Amino acid sequence: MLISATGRPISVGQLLNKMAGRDNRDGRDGRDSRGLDDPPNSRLFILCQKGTTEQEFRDAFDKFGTIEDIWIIKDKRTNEDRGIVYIKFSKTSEAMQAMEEMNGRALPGTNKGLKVVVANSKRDGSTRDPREDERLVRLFVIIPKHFSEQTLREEFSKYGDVESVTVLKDRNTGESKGFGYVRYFKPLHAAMAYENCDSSFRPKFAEPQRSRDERDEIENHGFTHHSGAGQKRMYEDELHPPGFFNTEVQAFPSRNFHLGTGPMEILSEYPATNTGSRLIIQAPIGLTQGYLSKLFNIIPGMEYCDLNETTGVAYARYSSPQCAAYARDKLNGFEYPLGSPIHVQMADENVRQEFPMNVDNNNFSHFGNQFGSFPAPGASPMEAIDIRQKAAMILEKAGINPHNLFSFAAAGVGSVGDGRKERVPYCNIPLPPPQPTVAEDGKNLAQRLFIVCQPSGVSERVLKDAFCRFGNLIDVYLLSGRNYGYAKFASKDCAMKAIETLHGQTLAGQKLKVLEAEPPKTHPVHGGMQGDEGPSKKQRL
DNA sequence: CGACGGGACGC
DNA sequence: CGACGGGACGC
Repeated sequence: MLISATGRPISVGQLLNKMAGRDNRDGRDGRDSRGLDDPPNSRLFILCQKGTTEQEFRDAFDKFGTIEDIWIIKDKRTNEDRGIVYIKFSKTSEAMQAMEEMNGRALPGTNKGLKVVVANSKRDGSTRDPREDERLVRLFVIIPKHFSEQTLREEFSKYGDVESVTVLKDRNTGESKGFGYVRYFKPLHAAMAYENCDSSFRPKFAEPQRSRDERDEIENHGFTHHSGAGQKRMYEDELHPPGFFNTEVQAFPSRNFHLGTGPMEILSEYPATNTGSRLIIQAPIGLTQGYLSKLFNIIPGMEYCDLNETTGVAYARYSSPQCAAYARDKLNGFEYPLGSPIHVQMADENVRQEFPMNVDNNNFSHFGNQFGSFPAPGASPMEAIDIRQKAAMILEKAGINPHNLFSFAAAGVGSVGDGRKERVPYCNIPLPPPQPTVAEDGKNLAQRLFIVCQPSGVSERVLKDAFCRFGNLIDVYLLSGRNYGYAKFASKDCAMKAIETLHGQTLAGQKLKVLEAEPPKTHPVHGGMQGDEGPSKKQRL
């Protein structure tokens, strides 16, 4: 169970949505390739002289980058031009540059200066925020613990003039908490940093600091849900009400790439033999057209993706053989539901082609070998994680429930809740049925387990599904990029059952070690009592 | 061998 | 000077 900043449980989807600043109430139906605010601050709101044509806007604005959409507002009844236009760019920096250059300027043949500002999200409507550019100049970043404010400033001065930096520190010890803020003078510079800094900084546009009351208001109406939901069975936890999670996932956040180099340019370097741009796909039965298209649309350049829902066979085409090869390498073997890989191969190859034998099946923690030969500048292991995670998010949204598909057939009808074990597709032995996880409350941690997956990691979904079956699971995770991690239980008995059952078994093809965890390496506590009694019970766990 | 995640600012 | 639509189809 993930815990939000407020100590409430939060689902993976919610967390990712929240981190991406996505609008969970923007009830669009997902046909757009992207949300309106994706990437953030990439859409401009412009006041202009009435009667200006789309072409005139295009001529004036396309030098700043890729325009994804121009929309001139007209009165619904009278069809009268209201002198308002939205222009959506593909990148934040493009929008910032356009804003900087065009605000106040008159278009050729007009005499009215434009007013150009970043558009509010649809939800916020026309409310004018006095802290408007506060949102545009300040980044929240995750930093190594040893980073000083000096180091942080130097690092981010690469992208423009830094006004100030802050590293958050523990109030008592003065140690860095591992994150900070960087404030630029200009929105364009913040955008450059957002797009081009190393992805390990996980940059986000910082929310303006709010008063306590404002924060509480958001807690009550916002993204987090309450502890009661923690009693739900897993997977149900991941199903979202209509409109909740519809913003299309952006596969290639522009920050992964250097300036002036889009995903398509980078993919033009991807190794591909001349086997065409078309893929043939065998998808699990039950997956719908819409979700499969979204899945393959993660990879840039998809032109179409048609599924025969009866047979599960689909064809997809990309704009280049490189894009197609990349899609094949990233998505072939991806398992959904767990244990049901999606098969992807070139549709038109005359010569049989070798496929990577070591397919990185839904393995978010393992940096797959596919990236070893991928020469893209800025390509990082993070991308491998991004793509797999996004794929999992999309397919989880499809609502296919692995238990529905497998438990019935294997465990027999009506055999729920009697303690009998069932076959699960990702594990070599039968396991007890899933049980609810419990929220961590600061006091209920009873036993921690140390987990090693060899030779490489297992997805968090699989881990959770396996470890929740012993009851009273609080959370299980692997350290990012590692093949080891921890499970936290609110009951020692349940934890010991997990060891007994899972130690030495295989999950998603990986051999598992499950041991009682050693006490965590704790930082020296200043000013506390450190007598002979050793750490308290809580510290030992 | 395999040992400690994320992370939101004391307006 | 101030706020939210329409889309389409291919191998």
